[in-house]
Amino acid sequence: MQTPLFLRYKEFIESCVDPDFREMVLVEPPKEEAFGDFSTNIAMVLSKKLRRSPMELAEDICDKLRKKSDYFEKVEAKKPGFINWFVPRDVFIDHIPDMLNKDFGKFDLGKGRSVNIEYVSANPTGPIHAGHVRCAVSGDVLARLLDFVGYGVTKEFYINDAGKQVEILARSLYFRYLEQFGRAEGPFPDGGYPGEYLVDIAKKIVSECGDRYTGRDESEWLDFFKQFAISGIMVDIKQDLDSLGVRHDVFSSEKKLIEDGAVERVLDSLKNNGLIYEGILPRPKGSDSEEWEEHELLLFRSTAFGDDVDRPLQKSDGSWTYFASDIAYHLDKISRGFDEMVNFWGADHGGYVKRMQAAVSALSDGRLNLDVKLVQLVKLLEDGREVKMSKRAGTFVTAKDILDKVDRDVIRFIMLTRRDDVSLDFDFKKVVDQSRDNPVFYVQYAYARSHSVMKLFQRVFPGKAIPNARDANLKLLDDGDIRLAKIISDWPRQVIAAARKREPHRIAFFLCETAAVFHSFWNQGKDNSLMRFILPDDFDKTCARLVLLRAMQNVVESAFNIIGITPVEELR
RNA sequence: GUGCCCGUGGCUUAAUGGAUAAAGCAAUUGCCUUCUAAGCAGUGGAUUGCAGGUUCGAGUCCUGCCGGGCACACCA
Repeated sequence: MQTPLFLRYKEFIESCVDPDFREMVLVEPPKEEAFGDFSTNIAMVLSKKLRRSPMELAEDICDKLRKKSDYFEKVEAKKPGFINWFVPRDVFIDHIPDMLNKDFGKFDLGKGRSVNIEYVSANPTGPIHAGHVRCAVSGDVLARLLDFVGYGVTKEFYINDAGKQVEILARSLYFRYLEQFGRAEGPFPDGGYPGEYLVDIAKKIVSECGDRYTGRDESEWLDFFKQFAISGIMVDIKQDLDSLGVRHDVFSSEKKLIEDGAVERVLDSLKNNGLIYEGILPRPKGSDSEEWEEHELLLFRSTAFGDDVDRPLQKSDGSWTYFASDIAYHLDKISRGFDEMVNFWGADHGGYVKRMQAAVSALSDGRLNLDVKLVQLVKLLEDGREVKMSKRAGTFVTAKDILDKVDRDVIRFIMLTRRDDVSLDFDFKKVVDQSRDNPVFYVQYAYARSHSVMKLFQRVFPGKAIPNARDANLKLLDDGDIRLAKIISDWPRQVIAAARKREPHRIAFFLCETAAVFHSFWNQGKDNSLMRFILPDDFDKTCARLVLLRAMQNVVESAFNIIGITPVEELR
């Protein structure tokens, strides 16, 4: 694994500074291309400690860097105290072969640390929808990204297969079951799940068990219907995820945790720490709290960890709240020894973040942070008009509906065209559009074009193999070529930034930028035939350029691999 | 009422606390005898919601407002 170019410079700059300040020292490309290839803020960081003006300090440092002329060219101090420099041409050209390496961009950021990423974790009471798809993609891409940078990643799905909702689900299913025999009585269960999918599952029960459960008391069928409903729905959920290319390593069941007594165990240990007590919750403020009655409840002291109120663990009927089993679940994750934990939740779970972080903090003695990524809503648009989601009106758009209409790769990419904490429009028309508006197409087009160059090469130079870095004389590359090479060489820095900040969307944005530079380069060949990749009269330079192109393909392939989509060599 | 997220050209967004805030769409002007014009190059368009604060430096961090979204159960 090669150390990326920018890191070599960063390490050098950092080595000039006290360890305490290394965090603050940056090495990155300057805003203005003309300023140089890299820039550092080291003078500004140190000016306070050394009590010298940043510019003065910068000048001094520049003098020192200039002495290392084999690595620093045109070193200059600029306005507030930035130090800019160029990478000597030879150094950069020597770096190009690294960019053809399959592992280019890989960097051991994780150093073998293990991270658990929990995402989707949809309630198994119905099919998953657009919001889940976004969580699925973000979580999955972060998993691939962290894996790429040296973490041991476990992708996890938590199944909420316990509690009252499951009973309601089972009753809804039973109603559908009776319907199959024309024996459903009364209205559909209050607050039940009216979706068609339960009809399908009911039919399956009929074909497997006949009318065995008709006319029986609830106690005789409830468990069976619970189990049948959940496993049926989980099959569908897994299938949808699979069509999206999302595959979890671990599925954890809430029901199983409860049956194993994990909740009692975790509460015992919290009790020993004085974090659990019997108490009365304050009346919830806000609109309609008329039904509110005071109850003495078992509470978790989440306020000790920054939550707004303490949270109930046990219902008055003695069963555990969702929160209680979720605490047990997170202890389970902690005890599996993960170094880091990330959860992807829909934005509607925002109110749940503090208490869960409080619990994790308590359970791990503050050793672990639970990083919760809240993923904002997806607004589905059809011809610019919002598709309102309503279960009752039957305008509920499921993940499967989306997957039926739109290619998997397109969905994955589009879901990354926004930061997670901004809501995202998904326009069925636009996402399949083939134009500059559509980033998926734009990037695929760049990749396809690069392949058409390879094909042309073989027509123009019959019998010649596509050159690799060793065959080509890269010194022949000119400034225009180097510009394309520069964006490609930025890939490792982008990977590290995306992984550090846990922001998978950065990969997609980087691809768009790379594609733009490529398209721009391509078009220069229209005005100036010397700027084309294929130069029939100059085999050597053609080879050098093709090496660059292969570097771009390599980076695009790598980035696509992290996003989990396949580059296409030809568009139709 | 309380908590969380968001507020950036007309629209959709980007930007580890860094330099003159960056793209696309829309508007507008050019470029097909050409390795794919499904593209490229240009022009106009911004007091980063408002007011303070922190510091060498704030779209970014803090405080208070304003506006939009989400959530505020013994549901999961």
